[in-house]
Amino acid sequence: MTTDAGTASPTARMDRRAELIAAARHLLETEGAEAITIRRLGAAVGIRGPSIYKHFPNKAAVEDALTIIGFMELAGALQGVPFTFAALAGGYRQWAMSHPHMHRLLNNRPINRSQLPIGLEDRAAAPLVAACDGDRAMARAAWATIKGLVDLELAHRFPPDADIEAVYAAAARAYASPSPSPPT
Amino acid sequence: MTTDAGTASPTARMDRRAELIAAARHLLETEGAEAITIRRLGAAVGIRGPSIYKHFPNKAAVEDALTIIGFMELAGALQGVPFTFAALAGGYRQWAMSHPHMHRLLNNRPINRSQLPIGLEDRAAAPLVAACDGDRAMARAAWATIKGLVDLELAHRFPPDADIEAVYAAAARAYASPSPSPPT
DNA sequence: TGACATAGCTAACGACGTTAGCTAATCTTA
DNA sequence: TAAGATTAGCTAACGTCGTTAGCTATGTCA
Repeated sequence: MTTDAGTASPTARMDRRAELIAAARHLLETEGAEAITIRRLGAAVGIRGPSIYKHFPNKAAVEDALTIIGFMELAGALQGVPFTFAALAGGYRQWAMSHPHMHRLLNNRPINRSQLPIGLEDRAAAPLVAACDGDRAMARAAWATIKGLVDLELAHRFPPDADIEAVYAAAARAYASPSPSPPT
Repeated sequence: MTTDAGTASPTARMDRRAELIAAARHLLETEGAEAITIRRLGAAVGIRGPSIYKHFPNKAAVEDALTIIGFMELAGALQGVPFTFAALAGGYRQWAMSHPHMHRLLNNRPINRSQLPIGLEDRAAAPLVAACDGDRAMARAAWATIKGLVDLELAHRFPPDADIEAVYAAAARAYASPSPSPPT
C-alpha cells in the first residue's frame, strides 16, 4: 500500500473528500471546468483516478459538491448589499467576474435541486424579492435580467464597443420604476 | 471504392457538406448536442467518421455551421413580430421552447463572431432597439432579460410552482415604462 | 486471533476527437 | 488517349475521457 488505507475513520474519509473538492475547485478556478478530470483530480491529491470512486459515485457528484459551495459563496458575497436592483446586480456582477468559471458551473449545468441545502434557493432570492417590494414575479424577472447580463458579458456577447455600464444602468432604470402591478 | 470519389465537383462537395449539416441538425434537435459525434454524423450520411474531416476541419466547424443556421432561423421567426418587448419576448420564447437544443447551442458556446454573416447580429438586434425607442443600452438590457428568462425556463431553474407567464408579464411591465434616460 | 470493511492499486473497456497513410475514381492536361 | 494531379472515401491507430472489475494491504472490532 502506498499511503494509509484500511478503515480510515469517518474523519479521514471526510478529509479526503474535502481535499478532493478543494482540488477540484482549484482546477475550476484556474483552468475552467474542462480541466476537472478524474485522473487530474486524483493526481492533485496523490492518488490514482479510479480511487476517486471510493469517495464519489461519479464525476457529476464532485461537480455537484462544487456547485453547492459556489451557491453558498455567492450568497455570502451578496450579504450586506443594499436591497436595490442596482446594488444587487452590481454585487452579483462583481462576484461573477472574479469567479467566471464557477459562475458557468452554477448556470450552464442542469441543477440537482434535490440535494441543495434546503432553503438555500429562497435565501438567495430574498434580497431581490425585497428590492421588488415583495413582487415575486418581478423579482424573478430581475433575476433573469441580472443572470442574462452577466452571461452575455462573460461570453463576450456584447459587441466590442458596447458600454456595459450603460446597459446595467438601463436595466436599473427599468426595474426602478415599473408600472404598478395590475389589480388581480 | 464504396461510393463515388475522385474530384467530386464543387456541387457534390457542397451536397455532402449540406448533408452533414442536415444530419447534425437532426441529431441536435432530436437528441441534443451531445448526440453529435463524428462517428454518428458519418453513419447518418453513410460514410465513416474520419471522412468528415474531408469536409470540415474539425467538429467545432460543424457546430459553427449549425450556429449560423440557428441564428438565421431565429431571426426569421421574429420577422413580423410587433416591436414591443412583450411581443418580442413572447416570440423568442416560443421559438426557443420549440428548439431548446438549438437555443442552448446558440447560447452556451463561445461565439465565433468572425464567421457570422456580417450584419446578422445587427439585424437580430434591430427590433429590440426599435422597441426601446433607439436606446441601445436599454435594448441590450432587454435582450439580456429575454435571454435570461428563456435560459432559466429551459434549465428548469424556476421553482416548480412559479407562474412563468406572470414573470414575463412583470418583465414587460418593467420595460414598458422605464424612467426616462437621464440627460447626458 | 479472525472476520470484515475500506481505501488504495492496476488493468481494461468503450467512446470520444483526431491524424496518418492508403486507394480508387475523376478531372485536367499534354 | 495516356499521364498526372486532386479528391473523397477507407482502415488503423493514438491519446484522453469516465467508469468498472478485481486485487491487496491496512485498520477496527468481536
